[in-house]
Amino acid sequence: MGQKRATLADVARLAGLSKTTASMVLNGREGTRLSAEAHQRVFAAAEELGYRPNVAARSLRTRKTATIAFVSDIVATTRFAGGLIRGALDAARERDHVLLITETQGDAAFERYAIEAMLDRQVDGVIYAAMASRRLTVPDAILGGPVVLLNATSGEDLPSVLPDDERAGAAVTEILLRQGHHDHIALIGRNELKESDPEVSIAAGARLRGVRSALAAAGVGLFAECFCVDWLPEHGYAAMRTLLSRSPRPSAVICMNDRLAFGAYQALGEAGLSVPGDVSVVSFDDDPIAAWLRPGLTTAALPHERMGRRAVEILLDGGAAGPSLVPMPLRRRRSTAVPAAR
Amino acid sequence: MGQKRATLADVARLAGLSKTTASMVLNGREGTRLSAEAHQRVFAAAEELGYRPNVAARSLRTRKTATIAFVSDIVATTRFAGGLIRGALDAARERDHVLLITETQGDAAFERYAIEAMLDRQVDGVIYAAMASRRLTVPDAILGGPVVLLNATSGEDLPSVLPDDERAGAAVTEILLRQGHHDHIALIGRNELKESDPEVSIAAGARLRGVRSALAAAGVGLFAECFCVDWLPEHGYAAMRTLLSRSPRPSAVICMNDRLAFGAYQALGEAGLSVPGDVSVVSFDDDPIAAWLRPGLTTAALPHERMGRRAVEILLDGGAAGPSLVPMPLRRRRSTAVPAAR
DNA sequence: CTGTTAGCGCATTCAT
DNA sequence: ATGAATGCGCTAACAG
Repeated sequence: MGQKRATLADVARLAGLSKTTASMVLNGREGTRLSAEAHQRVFAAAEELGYRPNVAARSLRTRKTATIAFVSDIVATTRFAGGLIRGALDAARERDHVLLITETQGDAAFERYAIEAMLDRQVDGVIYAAMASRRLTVPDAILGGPVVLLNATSGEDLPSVLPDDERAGAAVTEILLRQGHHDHIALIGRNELKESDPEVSIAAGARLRGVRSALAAAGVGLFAECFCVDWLPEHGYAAMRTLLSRSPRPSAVICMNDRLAFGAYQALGEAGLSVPGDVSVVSFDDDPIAAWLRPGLTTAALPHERMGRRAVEILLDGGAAGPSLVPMPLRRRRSTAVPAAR
Repeated sequence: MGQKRATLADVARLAGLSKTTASMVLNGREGTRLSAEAHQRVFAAAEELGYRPNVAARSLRTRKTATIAFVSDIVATTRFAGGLIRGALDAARERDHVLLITETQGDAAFERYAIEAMLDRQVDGVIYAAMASRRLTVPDAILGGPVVLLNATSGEDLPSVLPDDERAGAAVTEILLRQGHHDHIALIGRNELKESDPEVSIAAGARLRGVRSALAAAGVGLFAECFCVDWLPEHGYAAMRTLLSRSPRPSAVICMNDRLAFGAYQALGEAGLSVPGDVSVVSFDDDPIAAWLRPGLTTAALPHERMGRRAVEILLDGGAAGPSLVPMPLRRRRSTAVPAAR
């Protein structure tokens, strides 16, 4: 692309100075003071020629590329985790860096290939991201340089950024408690596998702990718990139906994510029950659908954008090893109310 | 990253040959025949050292970087257009290329900055993508090299990739027609602005044309048309309610996208009407929500992944100027049925 | 058929 | 305070 770009030599020649001088001026080297006139001349020449340094040449010399690799299992194409990329993109731009994005699709061969491709391009660091927050094993190849884990942790003590699911679990539960719900709060989305295996999910366990601790603090327990093989609308639908088939019915339900909540809404609607009149619903994620539901769903938002930002901040500006928790803001909509008189 | 990598010189030395020979062997140059033994030695040495070429050095020389810029207004972070990136990523990988992704967020200053950052990195070409298919003006800066427009067209005669919305419009309508719907088919989502200004949308006009032509071929017209200021669930909801407030009600409705259809489902549900028993619904996009609805929504899918692939194919393998239409596959679910007896 | 030589554009010693 | 020379790792003329 870009046919004939001016080189540093061109600028120096036009300014009537040496390449060294031009280079120093343009890079604003501190150590040595150049005459004010030299500055003028160099800048003027650079301006006139529309000079832009050749990054390849520079990095050959400096071994820095102002490029960071963003490798993920599948996050890049996932509908609501695009926020991770946007946040990273923003923070990178603010620091004059650029993102090389790849997806491994969970395939080990792809991953190896992707990582080598990044390394060949001398990236300054890598952000290793997972779609669903979980623990993963980091390929040795990238341990040679700066790495930060995004939406994931690992056995090694690497810096990582994660949403604060546990606190969100408590927060969401407290909303219900404060509105007067007590011993008729049900939970949809228990899942042994997700809760016990950090390589599958770390959100599930954390959310559950948060919910339980808030409940315990209020001196109550869960009224009912529905297990779901996965967190999709159909599972929320089925869970809500079983909940409704029993009596008494819960006054409120906490869904482990918004898709489950969507399914719950569907079951409630079919049963002729209203949210929040008959049952209150709260959830996690702030999937776009949460705002589209009628009434809007109160949920704890996954702070994707902030997380993406944070990852590059830690990578570039430095940061402590270990996990860094990003708070999940509450999106309060109209899906909760005081329990109906019974 | 990657501390000390072996260089070509190292490989040559270990093989006891010259750098030239090593380079030629490794690059499989055709012109000149190297001895089979030289091959062996070079490969063995490269293998032993774990040699990988330094891309920066190579591109300094060849002016190729095996990197393509993916610049979009906002697509990168948009929930269901991630498919565009995934497709591009896949096709790029197959060709040993890598993607430098940026987002301009519709801001001219960001855009200029982003494009310069890409050009500084000597990208081999750029894919210029829009979130919603529309016509846009391409910055001069990137016209110096290969460009392909993704989900967009421009005044210049550049290669571009677009979904075939018009054919989808006809296809979706024909489903209804074939099931026996005739003069009671309503349309939700008319929008003068989207239809008339290609810089806002090209999908709206195309879909509408498709619907009308299919209807005309069957000798019927639209039973009703609802205008919507935007294509969000709330607008679909409102439109459906007005449709329902009149008598007779439509036997089927075509929604301009899935979010509108979602709103229509909500209104239908509240009115105690069933899909497809009372009214059939078809739509466009295949938003994830289409599969989550009960019953699943029949819709014409935006072929994001194929489009992303196509864009890099055209960019790298060459392709004709002008628009290239990608078919929108029908996702047949359970939202249509023969019209109820009336 | 193989090796020598010369840059690509830049940052950086080391002289001046 | 400025400039000439060197080399980052690689490929491509050009000799041998």
